[in-house]
Amino acid sequence: MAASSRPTIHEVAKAAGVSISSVSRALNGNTSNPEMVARVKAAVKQVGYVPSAVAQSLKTQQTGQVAFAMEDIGNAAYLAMVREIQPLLREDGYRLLLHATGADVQDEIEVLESLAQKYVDGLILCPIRVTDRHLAALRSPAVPVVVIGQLPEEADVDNVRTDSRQGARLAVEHLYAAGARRIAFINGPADTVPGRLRHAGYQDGLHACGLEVDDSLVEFGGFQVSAGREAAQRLLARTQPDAVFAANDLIALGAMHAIRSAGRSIPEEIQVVGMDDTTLAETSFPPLTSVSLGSRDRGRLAADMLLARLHGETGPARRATVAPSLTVRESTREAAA
Amino acid sequence: MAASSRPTIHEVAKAAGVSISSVSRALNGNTSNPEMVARVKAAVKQVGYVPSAVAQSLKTQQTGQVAFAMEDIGNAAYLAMVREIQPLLREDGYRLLLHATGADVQDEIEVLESLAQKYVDGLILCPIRVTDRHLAALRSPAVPVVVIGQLPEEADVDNVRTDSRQGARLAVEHLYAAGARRIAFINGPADTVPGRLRHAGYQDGLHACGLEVDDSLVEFGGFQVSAGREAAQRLLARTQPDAVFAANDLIALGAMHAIRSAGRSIPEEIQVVGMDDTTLAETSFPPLTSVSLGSRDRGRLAADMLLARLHGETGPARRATVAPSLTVRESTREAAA
DNA sequence: TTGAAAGCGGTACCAA
DNA sequence: TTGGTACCGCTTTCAA
Repeated sequence: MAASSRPTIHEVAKAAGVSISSVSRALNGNTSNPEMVARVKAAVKQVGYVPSAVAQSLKTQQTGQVAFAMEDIGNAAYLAMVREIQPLLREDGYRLLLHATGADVQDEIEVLESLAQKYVDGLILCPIRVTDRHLAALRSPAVPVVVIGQLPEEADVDNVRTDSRQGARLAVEHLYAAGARRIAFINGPADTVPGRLRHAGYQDGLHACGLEVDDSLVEFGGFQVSAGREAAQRLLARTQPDAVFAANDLIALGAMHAIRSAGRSIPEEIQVVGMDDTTLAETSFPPLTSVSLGSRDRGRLAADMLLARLHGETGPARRATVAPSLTVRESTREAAA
Repeated sequence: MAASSRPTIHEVAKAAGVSISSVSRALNGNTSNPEMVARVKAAVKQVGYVPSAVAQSLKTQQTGQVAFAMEDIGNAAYLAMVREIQPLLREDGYRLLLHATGADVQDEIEVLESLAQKYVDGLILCPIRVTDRHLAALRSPAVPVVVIGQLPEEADVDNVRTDSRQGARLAVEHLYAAGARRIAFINGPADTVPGRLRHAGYQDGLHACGLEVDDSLVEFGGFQVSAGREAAQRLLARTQPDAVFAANDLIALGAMHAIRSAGRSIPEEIQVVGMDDTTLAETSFPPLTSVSLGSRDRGRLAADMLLARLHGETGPARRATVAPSLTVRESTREAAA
């Protein structure tokens, strides 16, 4: 079991026959006497000394830790971000803390407010909703914060975003070009920022293509596979679309199940486009055409921004935008020439 | 931007006109004078005080943090564990630190050795390989450690494991019961512990069913979708199986693509079983029968064990084993009665 | 160059 | 009950 108490700098000093100041200096490279360094290093090895991260933190006022807070690490988009962020932080010697808030606004705010405890040096936050309390907490955070997602113009916070509205429009335009005319939309919850933006982009796309907005072609639900399946079932029971744009890949997957169960072929009878371009899209059958919102890029940019602040960068809040792009696979037909 | 310095307990004491000891007591519920509590709370609010986690850690010798180290959070099995572990830790007030070691043995050992820095109160480790250095570092860790995975008998470490060999056998027996006689096996790399165990289990299953071992039915590759597809292509070009057991769900997915591309139907002509029972299995087409190795259960058990230690449990190393189980879906036929 | 000592921001013991 | 004070383990200033 765990040994109860590890040697401290005092043990090293005693073993080396020097003061603790000298030990500290030798270990941190703040001495020019090589003999001293050698003695200290030997003593360190002898007693098996490892500096206490906590004591160092208290003195230096830095924890060497950064937190990443999102709704659910099971969401492929966040997962992609984590996989991008962690190595970057690590390269700089930072450890990564994970907060899964479970879409609970209260939790998100607690994370934000707990920053004052100074257990991390910075935070990357992916809020699903942005409330006034978010903005208040964001006004003067105890440590640098980077937000991934939409933020009101007036918020003075480092921010990485994508244009999911534009992305939704891309999907619709692609389907139109591929011959679809009755393009259905299966959305997530209507009361979320992503939900609203995607819906707006869907309508943008219809307008751009000269198609009528038909509410009977729109369904709402959750962002999961099961929700997608159920929404598609309701949709197919009611009307006859020749294409489905789903607000994310999970919904698209569920919709494809429902479509097949209803005896319709993909893409011959009904084309399908997803969003987020997760690994699910490549591995599904048929492989799913999907709008990429650049999760990896967003993760990388957010990490870069945060590291810049941690390295002492000052100045006004920065903002970066990642453009959406379309990855065409077999769930949609080639665009007509 | 971040305010430079937050109020400390001294500011609170001054504002409340009491000593810092009283503030500490009032805040930690070690006082019975309600008036004092009220005064202190008011002062806390007035100056906007939040205790420093670092200072508390230094004094209490507890960080309130636990680390989880695995190869890659992108791996669905580890992801499932994280999703199980995080809420459990959180319930107990622990924050979760994530170490993705990228299958680098050196990194794993560094994580283990860095425990002496005491930046966490405990660790859950999923090693890919267990070397002597692992075992040495595990001999007297600075904090409690739970290992998820196979460990030598003599290792005195809390340990959660599964029996993937038995799991592979289950898959083969299921396929046999469903009528398959030429059961192919697409494995991952042969030189890994999981690879070896699954192969052994595959052979166990064949023996148990009275089937001949036929090496022309076995393929090796990576643990990814693309590797699964390629291996299946080689297999189908060479021989004619009526079932494929894949060493994980990703391989199975790739194999299903290849099988369909070759014009064979699933499960009518070729049945497919995967392993790990990830969410991919439910969402694939057709939904994939898969052997669950109980990732979620293993995560939960590991968290429980660690929390028990953190709560002061002493005594010899514990060991738990999660039995594999089969989740039958549409990629295999019902067993004949 | 080296050592003594003053903190970093808390907790908890001890005496009043 | 309350306040004074000694730490927790380290870094860094300041004299010697």
